[in-house]
Amino acid sequence: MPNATIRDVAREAQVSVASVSRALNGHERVRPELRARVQEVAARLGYVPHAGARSLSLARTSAIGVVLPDLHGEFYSELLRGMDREVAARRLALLLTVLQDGRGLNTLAALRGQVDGLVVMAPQLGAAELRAQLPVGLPAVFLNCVPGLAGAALRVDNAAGAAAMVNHLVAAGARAIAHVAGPAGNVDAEERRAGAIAAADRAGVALTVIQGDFSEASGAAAGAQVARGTIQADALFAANDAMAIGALVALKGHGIAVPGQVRVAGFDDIPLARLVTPALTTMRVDIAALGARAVQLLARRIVAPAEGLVEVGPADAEAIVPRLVVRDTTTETDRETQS
Amino acid sequence: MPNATIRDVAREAQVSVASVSRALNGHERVRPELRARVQEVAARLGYVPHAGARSLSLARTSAIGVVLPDLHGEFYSELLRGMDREVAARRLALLLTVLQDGRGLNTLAALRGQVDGLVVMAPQLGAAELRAQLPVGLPAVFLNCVPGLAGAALRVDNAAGAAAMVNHLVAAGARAIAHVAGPAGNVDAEERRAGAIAAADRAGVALTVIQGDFSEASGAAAGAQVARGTIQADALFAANDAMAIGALVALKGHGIAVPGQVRVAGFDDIPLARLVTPALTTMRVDIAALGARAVQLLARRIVAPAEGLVEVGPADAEAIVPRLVVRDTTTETDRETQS
DNA sequence: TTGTTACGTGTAAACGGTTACATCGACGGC
DNA sequence: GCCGTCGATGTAACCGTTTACACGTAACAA
Repeated sequence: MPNATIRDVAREAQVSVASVSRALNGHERVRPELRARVQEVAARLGYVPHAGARSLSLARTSAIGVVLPDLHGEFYSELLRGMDREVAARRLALLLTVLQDGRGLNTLAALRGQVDGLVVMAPQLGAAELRAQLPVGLPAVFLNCVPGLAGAALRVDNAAGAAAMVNHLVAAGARAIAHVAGPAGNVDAEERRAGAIAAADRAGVALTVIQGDFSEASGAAAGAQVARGTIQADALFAANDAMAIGALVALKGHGIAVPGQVRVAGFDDIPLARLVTPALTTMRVDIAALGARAVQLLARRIVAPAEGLVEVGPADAEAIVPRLVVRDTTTETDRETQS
Repeated sequence: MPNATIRDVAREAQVSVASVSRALNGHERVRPELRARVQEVAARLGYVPHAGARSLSLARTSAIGVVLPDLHGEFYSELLRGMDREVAARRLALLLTVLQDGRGLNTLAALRGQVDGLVVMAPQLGAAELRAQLPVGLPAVFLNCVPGLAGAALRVDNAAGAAAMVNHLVAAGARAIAHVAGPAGNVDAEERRAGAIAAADRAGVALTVIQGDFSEASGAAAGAQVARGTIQADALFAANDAMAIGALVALKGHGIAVPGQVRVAGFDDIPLARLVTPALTTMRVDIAALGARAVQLLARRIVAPAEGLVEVGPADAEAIVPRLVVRDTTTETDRETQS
């Protein structure tokens, strides 16, 4: 007793399969009465078109693939949330693929025929590796990947964000900044580091880079170094919030006043940032908007696959600029828990 | 220049399409030499089987649908992470669908033919609504849904968890517990409330229920009531961590010592729980394991669709038991920030 | 030699849709 | 009354796989 097919509906409604297809897909040349009858029968039999068969005829799958690095934290929730918002409006589905380590080499290629396009986020992959894995001829939007790939690029303007934060710290009185960087080879991490260094140079303040890996633990280690004076700094700017929070806890644990003795800042504005004590100053990235925009761009590329429009060119390399969110770890006001 | 098809490979390798199919799918009756030639040609042409066509022939899609309520926070990241772990090992894909408000009524039905099975999480939906929307004949695993649906049920053992927490509070010296409940109609909330009440009865301690809605604000309101003495209690057990943290902040704001005067406990062990001061005692739910287990169960149901095995019966209604995580809000030791 | 068996390969029929084209009737202009 | 047109519907080909079945060949036993 498998599912009803279009032929079952046709037989039951005493029409041809072509008419059923036309009636259900809203074609014009269909007598209203016949359309109504077909719809009634389809509903009665619980008929739902077979997605595979449809994609075979139409050469469209109505699904877009999302390729993400190993999933952690709210970042991905937010991204998926934003993507889902756009996807639902377009009656598309999201096919999720996590790309990690060994597996995934042919995983990506296997998506061909299963999706109409790809949103790829792979900050840890180089252009060559990525190009090698990607199915050719599939529209793609790249989130925070190395530049120069064939497809639309959408990125967070990490350098500008880091610079804005350095400027804020300087304005708040910092003269020696410790920057806790993310893992080497990660594009986001590199850009934030470069942006911070450049801004510190321009502002004429010292900046020391401490190597981290985006984990809270590595942030704590960096915080400990600053607390013990191994590294001299009156401000600690971490490349993401997780490390900033790790550092914050470590500093407090060592009895350092924040922001009194050391100002602390992060990047991303994860929900947790506003809840720690003192609340963390950070750069907010509207992650949901990033995801939504990626889907918009991809959808545009799918409807106009080989479009040569000039207008598409510039729009294809957008950057989302993060916004500075000032909280208590960098400002003297609103203090309550200092000893 | 569309993608190469099996016929292209067959022509190029000078064999029939059947042989190509057999060679690539690892059938036995294929001469090794021919298999090698086919593989070489397939690789050269960049041939990847069309997923739609395959699903049409095989009546299998190699994808499973995940239906989730509106995405927020790390909970969903963790769930997806756990699911992905299992899914990748089985070479399946995850098709994500967010079920919210109006839309989704036919969204679910449309999944038929697009996935081999469904993992459904819909704590806000009743059995009738859910049954109405679900495609019939599709294997499904329900996460924390109302009981009595046709399919495997996997739940968090909320009642046992709440009971464990009540017992812990009593062991820590509590004699009058205030339970801040979650929103009415939410299955998790109801079960936690019932479990707490039953355990308090057994232990012979008083338990007052305060209505909350899982929000930090409602927790704060409850905390204020306890602080002002409107409700007499020496322990406050919230149905989730967000409310517990709200209560914690409110209690501290009213100058109540935690855990000195009032012990505080939550549920879920969100990452924030360990970072607030004092660190929150809570019940940890291994969410990734929940997701992974759901996929395992579903995979089993897919390979054995109409299996009548007795063994499947009991395994079909599993519960994941949360684990007690004792931190500083319920134990006198390790205190440092009390006035 | 001939019949049987086993094995490798090809042929063609599904799977469930969409749609170009053919068909058929009604209608209006001449 | 005939023909051209147009609109509604049916027929059948096609999308790319898998696989039951047929077929040819070679090895082997009788």
